[in-house]
Amino acid sequence: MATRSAALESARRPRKSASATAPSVVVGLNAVIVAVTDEVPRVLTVSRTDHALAGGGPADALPFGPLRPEQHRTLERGLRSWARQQTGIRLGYVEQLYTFGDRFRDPRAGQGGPWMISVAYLALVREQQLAGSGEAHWRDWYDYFPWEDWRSGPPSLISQTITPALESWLTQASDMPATRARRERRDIAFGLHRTPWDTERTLERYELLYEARIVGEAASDVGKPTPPEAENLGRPMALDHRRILATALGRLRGKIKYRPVVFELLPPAFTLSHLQRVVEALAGIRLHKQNFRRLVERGGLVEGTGQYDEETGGRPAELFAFRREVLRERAAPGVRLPGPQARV
Amino acid sequence: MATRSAALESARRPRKSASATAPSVVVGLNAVIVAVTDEVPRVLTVSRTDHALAGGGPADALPFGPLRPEQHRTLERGLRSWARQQTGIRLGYVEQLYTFGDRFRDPRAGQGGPWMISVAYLALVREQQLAGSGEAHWRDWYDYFPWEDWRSGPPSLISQTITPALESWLTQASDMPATRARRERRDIAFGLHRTPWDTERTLERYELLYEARIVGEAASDVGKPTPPEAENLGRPMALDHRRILATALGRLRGKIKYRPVVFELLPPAFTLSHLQRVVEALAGIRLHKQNFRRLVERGGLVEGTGQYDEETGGRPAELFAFRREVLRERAAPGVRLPGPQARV
DNA sequence: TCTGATATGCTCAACATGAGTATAAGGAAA
DNA sequence: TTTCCTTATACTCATGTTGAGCATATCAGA
Repeated sequence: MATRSAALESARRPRKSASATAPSVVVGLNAVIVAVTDEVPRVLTVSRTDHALAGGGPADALPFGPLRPEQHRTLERGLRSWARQQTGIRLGYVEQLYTFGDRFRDPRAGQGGPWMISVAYLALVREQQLAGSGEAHWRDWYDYFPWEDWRSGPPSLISQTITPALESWLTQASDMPATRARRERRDIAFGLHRTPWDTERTLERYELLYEARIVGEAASDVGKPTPPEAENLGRPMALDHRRILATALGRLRGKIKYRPVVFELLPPAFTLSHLQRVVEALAGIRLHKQNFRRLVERGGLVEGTGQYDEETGGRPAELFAFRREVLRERAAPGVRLPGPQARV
Repeated sequence: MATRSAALESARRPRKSASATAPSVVVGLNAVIVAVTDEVPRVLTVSRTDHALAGGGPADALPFGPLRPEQHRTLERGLRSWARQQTGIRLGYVEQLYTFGDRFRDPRAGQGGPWMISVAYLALVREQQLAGSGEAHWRDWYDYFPWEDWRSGPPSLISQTITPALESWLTQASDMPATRARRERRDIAFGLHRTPWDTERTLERYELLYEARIVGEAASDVGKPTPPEAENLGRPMALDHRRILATALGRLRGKIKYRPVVFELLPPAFTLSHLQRVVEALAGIRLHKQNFRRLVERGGLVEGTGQYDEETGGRPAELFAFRREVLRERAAPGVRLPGPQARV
């Protein structure tokens, strides 16, 4: 108890100059800003030269900035302010994702060194022009996770590169039980051996690839150059940003099923095909069109506006809008994914 | 960009003595440790005298300790170590809940004052003996949220106290649209006006009650004594700990539906009634027995052990065990709640 | 008007769910 | 030892939801 109240006391003692004293803990704020434009889910990145890591060159990074207690009234405000400064975007929907804390604690960070923890946020926006200080770019998030896109069937990357690599990782386990445990993890993560592919296990998959040292960052984090095999395992990112991105992807994939967040990514009026393409882009799978329609329409999630989109190239499609009342009617309104469409 | 790398540089500069310099940001670690014993879900609390708040006396608090970068290798390890010190418990299943950051930023905290952010964790254990430095107690979590327990029908507290109080809060809105918005929030949160009761909206409900100043902390946080009406709105806690607890409750209620976490709260072998009582305790509702049984048994979540519990007071019940293979077979294995049983 | 788009409507079997009734197997009271 | 109360477990059945597909509507352009 003594330790606890002592810490609180010292925390409460006012300081004279905020920026003069070296902070013992730096709190970083990271934003995963997502938009979807015609079939492709995009994430906003800035490019950054990472002194800390081997390999030197500029790497993709998430918009990031340290929390400034003197300026930022809350964590979320701090995040919004950094995002605005670096990308020019005023964020709308924002939710906290996860707080990452093991970073800078691996051997190379030095003993007794400072600690950086990052509070990561997920933001959903409609794609828009960029401005701000950083060189910000929208990027297809499947550039970072090519194995996550199953919209045109199971990616050959999995069977051709990942599975064999994981197979050899299996054999490196210390003993039989450890091998078994690794095999189970692999099968569940990648949907092998009559296990279904679970779209939400994105973080598990990335962490597995990291642990098996298949992915670029696994080498650069210990100061080695990226091995050539890692080339087609997605673009690497600075620090642990790809891990944060994997967390965001998984969270979003889960969330669209029980909360109407997709609509944050769509204009106020949209066709059902448009809605479906956005959901498919996020979930990384194809859906059965007629059933999808039935689900969102009869589920009360959308309502027709009476207006039509003539640009379809076929029969004009009715424009729909999000039906706000659904929030009252159903406990967990979202796009529960109807079974995937058979391979095209 | 400049600001960003400058901050990183300063973070990287090693310090001489960790405890000598006043940290600008203190990172707190909070643990919500949950167990269930015969029908009642319990949370582990320590009692603590809160100098900062009016009202003086000792209040219930969650096990808490500041992150010590010099000692704790990761956030989670830090948390485990504090929990062990204060309660004597070695935590098993632990998951990160949320990072709370607006604390100590309200007017009374002083300008330019230090910042405390808290990273909260949820831990699930089987109830056990307590030890450690703190005066730790297991408490029924419905002591803190009496309106959340619907196991014997809708709590009269809601119709008798909460609804009227919220009604007057409605009328205090600045204009009509604001009133409308408040009414919608209230209806959705508390399942009024043909909106179903959503067991997972625990945080929304607590925050609503806080905003409407119905709950004890709303007064004490601005230095006033707790008004008498707040007496039956649950035990207050120190600081924002009740908010953290509400978050934990909601998260756990959601999670049991799609991940087999309930089994962390049960012994290796249990009867189906036992399992059901634990789920009901968490969800705060009664379930239809036969359907519950069908769900977990045919869903492959459990398997019979061939042994029987003779202590039932009726026909002996078979003992079941968690069936690990379900992790491979189904994407989101959990106790999807079968419809509530009609009021008894 | 025919063809190729896309949108939208409708059907049907399989499966899941809500809400029971019926039967089994203990202990305790009569 | 019979009756009754208790809890466990089995089975039923109407209804709802889902997967999968066929059928029809409405546009553009050949």
